[in-house]
Amino acid sequence: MEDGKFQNGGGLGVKVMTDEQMEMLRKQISVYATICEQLVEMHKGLSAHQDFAGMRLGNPYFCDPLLSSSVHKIGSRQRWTPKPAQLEILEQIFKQCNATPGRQKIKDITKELAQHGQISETNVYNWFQNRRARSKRKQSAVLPNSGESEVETEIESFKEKKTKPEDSQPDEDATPVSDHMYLHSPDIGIDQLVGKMESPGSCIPYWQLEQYDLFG
Amino acid sequence: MEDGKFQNGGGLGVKVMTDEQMEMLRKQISVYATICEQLVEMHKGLSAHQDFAGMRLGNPYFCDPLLSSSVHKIGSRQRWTPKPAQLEILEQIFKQCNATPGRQKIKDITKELAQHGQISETNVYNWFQNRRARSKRKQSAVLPNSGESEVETEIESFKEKKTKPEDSQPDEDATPVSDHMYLHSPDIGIDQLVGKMESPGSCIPYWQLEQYDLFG
DNA sequence: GTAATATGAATGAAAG
DNA sequence: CTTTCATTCATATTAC
Repeated sequence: MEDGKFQNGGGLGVKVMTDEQMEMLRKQISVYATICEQLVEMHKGLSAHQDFAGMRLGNPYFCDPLLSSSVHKIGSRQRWTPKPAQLEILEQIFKQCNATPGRQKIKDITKELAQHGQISETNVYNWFQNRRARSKRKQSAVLPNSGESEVETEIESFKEKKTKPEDSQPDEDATPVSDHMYLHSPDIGIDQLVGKMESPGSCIPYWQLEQYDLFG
Repeated sequence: MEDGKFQNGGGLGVKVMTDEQMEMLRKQISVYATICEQLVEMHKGLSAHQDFAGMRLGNPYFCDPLLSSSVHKIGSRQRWTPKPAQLEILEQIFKQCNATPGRQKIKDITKELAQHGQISETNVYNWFQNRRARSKRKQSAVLPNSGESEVETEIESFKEKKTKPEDSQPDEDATPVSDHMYLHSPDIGIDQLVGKMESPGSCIPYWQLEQYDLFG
């Protein structure tokens, strides 16, 4: 086998996995990562009320003082919040050009904003997307011909831009939506979390897994 | 355990990993598994004194996990949402050939997925388009807010106040981590656990992980 | 501490 | 295929 992308450690024995198994592993890790984050959150909520000095964890290794330095890379996954300085720049750019900046422009902006705090291109991208979408919505909420118009008009304008015959039909059949149970569960209990270990649902997006050095 | 678990699935695309990389993956999962168990234990210990099945009890969705995230008016769905079963199949197909399937292939896939819920060929097509585009992007550092590498040297001693009032977000550079938790726990705190994610130590032996269906 | 709001992020669909 | 839009989800913040 060649060591094209997977650097071979000297041509020694290797394991071969199917893509399926590969995906399985990735998913598994994603599940754990997600569960861990949620558990951490739950724990924070609880420990805010009482301190568990006497917890018996039964694992002596966990007392390792080296790990004491709190590294909040995974556990504190909270959403990005633009700094005032960053926001100002963003607003300024937005004002100049109402359109979402191109890919290269995003990079530049990110680079600039990075001087004022942690930020990623995705953050910038999302910000412009949201900013634009919301400013548009707010505008259309004020301008439209105030309310009471003919009901007939409504019927006419009902989703008619499509030209393709086959399309998403809003009719979601009469099937009970029980299958949706794990799509973006808002808040769940320990039991649900543990259950997730066997039935992964909505987890950390696959493209974000690299942060864990999955295949480093 | 049987070695058959690493059977090659019919000679289809396979990934090749070195033993080193394999070990890395195992270790990674071990870390998560261990942390999860520890966290669950901690949580149980805490919630034993405090009936607290979940956080934010006020959340209306929490009442019934089955209805979570699908709280919409009966006919309000306007865009297709893949069922977990469908997603699994799609992901599986995607990893086999991360190129957009041909016209006929789309038909077949659609037919298969239709057994799990309403779906159209357009849905399938779009899904692959998006999946591919977004996996390609996979930009860097999607997860902001890491350690405070940003010392925020630029104190807002100058007029940097936003033009928008709601942006008066409190400056966080002075507040490392909330001190209202893990005051003096002799054993371990969340921070140590989280730190483990990056510096794995002693974890659950990987051969004991099968209970989670590690390799399907 | 519960409800309302603002906003970052995720994602199906459509446009280019 | 790539980029953009629209909608929705989830959470941080604020008001009551």
